[in-house]
Amino acid sequence: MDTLPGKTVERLSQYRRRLLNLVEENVEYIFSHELAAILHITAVQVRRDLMLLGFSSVYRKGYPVKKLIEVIGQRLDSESGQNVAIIGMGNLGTALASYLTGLRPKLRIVALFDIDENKKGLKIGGVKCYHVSEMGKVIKSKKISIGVVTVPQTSAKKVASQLIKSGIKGILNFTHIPLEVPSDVYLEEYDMITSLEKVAYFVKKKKK
Amino acid sequence: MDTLPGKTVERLSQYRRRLLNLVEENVEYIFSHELAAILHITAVQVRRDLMLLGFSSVYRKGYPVKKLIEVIGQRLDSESGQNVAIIGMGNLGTALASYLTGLRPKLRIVALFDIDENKKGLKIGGVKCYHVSEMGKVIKSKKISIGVVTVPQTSAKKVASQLIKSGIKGILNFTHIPLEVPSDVYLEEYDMITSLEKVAYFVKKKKK
DNA sequence: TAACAAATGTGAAAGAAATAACAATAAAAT
DNA sequence: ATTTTATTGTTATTTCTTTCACATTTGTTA
Ligand SMILES: NC(=O)c1ccc[n+]([C@@H]2O[C@H](COP(=O)([O-])OP(=O)(O)OC[C@H]3O[C@@H](n4cnc5c(N)ncnc54)[C@H](O)[C@@H]3O)[C@@H](O)[C@H]2O)c1
Ligand SMILES: NC(=O)c1ccc[n+]([C@@H]2O[C@H](COP(=O)([O-])OP(=O)(O)OC[C@H]3O[C@@H](n4cnc5c(N)ncnc54)[C@H](O)[C@@H]3O)[C@@H](O)[C@H]2O)c1
Repeated sequence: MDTLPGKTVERLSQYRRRLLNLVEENVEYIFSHELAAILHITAVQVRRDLMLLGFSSVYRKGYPVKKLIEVIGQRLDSESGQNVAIIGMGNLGTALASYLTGLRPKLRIVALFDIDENKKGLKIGGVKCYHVSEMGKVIKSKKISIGVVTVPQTSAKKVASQLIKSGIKGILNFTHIPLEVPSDVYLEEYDMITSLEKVAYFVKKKKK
Repeated sequence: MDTLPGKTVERLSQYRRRLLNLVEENVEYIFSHELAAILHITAVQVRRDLMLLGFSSVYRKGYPVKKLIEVIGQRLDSESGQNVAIIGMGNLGTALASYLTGLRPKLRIVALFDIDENKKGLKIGGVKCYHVSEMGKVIKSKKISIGVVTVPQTSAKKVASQLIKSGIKGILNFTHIPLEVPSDVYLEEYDMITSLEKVAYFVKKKKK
């Protein structure tokens, strides 16, 4: 089974998120142009992405919502699910922990870490916070494959190398220190100030 | 002066962030390949972006760091700066407020909003929190052009339409409700679960 | 039953972004 | 003074992504 383009993966994630809402509203079928309108993209784009999944519509009814969610899941999720840790329980880490916990059944937040002894034992959304010194041990015993980094800049590199040493295979980095990872680790860097500056730039441009 | 490609804008933001760190470390010049290595992109990519700025290096010394920061600023920032509001002072909004305040001199966080009466008057990083009912008034009097939306999903649409009615020209949306905006408003949607799912997908793929 | 309609799936075309290739430049080495 | 070297700026090429265009499908209408 072929690897999907990164852009398609992003959109599939967004389709699913939106489709889950539609299920709640008892919507059973959706047309490509309806889904497109919701996401501000074109209907062709939607159809092409679904084509890559090999997923077909029911004639004149549209795409069956529940089935589509299932198929997206088969493609994006790993069958047995993946375990995730968040490192750095400050403002952002705490917000993320409570947001992500339970959001996707196949992406389980199973451990939190902090260097602050006072945060040891803390529970957020039922998930326990460990001291960083226990990282290697906990990551192995809980089979954690993904780490979310929300520590201060100064600790980012150290934490990343600890994660890699512990055998993690994917890192989502929220600090603005670019990290170095070996080629068998997938790294995604996200910086909020970049999003904000992008908005600022295009607002400035629109004015003219 | 031409509008830069969105991707270039994103990278310029990242170059600047990194260059600011280098200034602290007293680095005066940087080669395209050095900057590229830091950001995990190619040197050609860097040179091409800087070419679009019409910025040149000093022969065999590289690009002068301070000057480059300045030129990126001239292109990305608006001269007089832009004012930003954050709406929804929950976990994420609070984290963002403290993170963004003071981070970029030309992007001033000047107001926070919440519906909760208890949060009225609260100050984060010296910035005051107002009740949402004052939104129209405050946005106009403080000349706010950008809004960051971190309210619960259920309020996202309402808040967005309030912002638009108040005359805001750019929205950065952190909720996972897709918003509708008129064509003179620039919208950027960012969803953390999409980043995480992308990591998860490529981790799964790498295993094979 | 024939014409029409609504929507899909997809090959081909266009557009955007990244990479390669290389001439130009001037410092450093011989 | 000549050759070598490092690095740039830019054109050309390639690759990736989106959009166009349209034949196809089957329900609906006349
Ligand atoms: N707050 C935001 O909205 C925001 C947005 C974008 C990026 N960031 C970045 O995310 C990071 C965290 O931001 P924050 O506002 O949550 O900061 P914070 O200071 O509130 O939290 C950092 C936490 O990390 C812990 N920590 C420090 N060193 C550690 C280590 N070696 N191992 C484990 N834990 C450690 C600290 O005890 C603290 O709890 C920063 O790098 C920041 O630049 C934050
Ligand atoms: N926490 C995260 O890390 C995270 C990550 C991604 C996305 N999000 C999204 O961001 C949003 C906020 O998340 P959170 O965890 O901070 O939630 P939260 O519940 O902690 O905070 C929401 C805040 O918005 C306020 N609010 C409610 N209605 C409002 C209105 N009409 N006008 C102004 N303020 C209003 C509430 O009083 C509260 O303070 C949610 O939509 C969530 O899905 C959160």
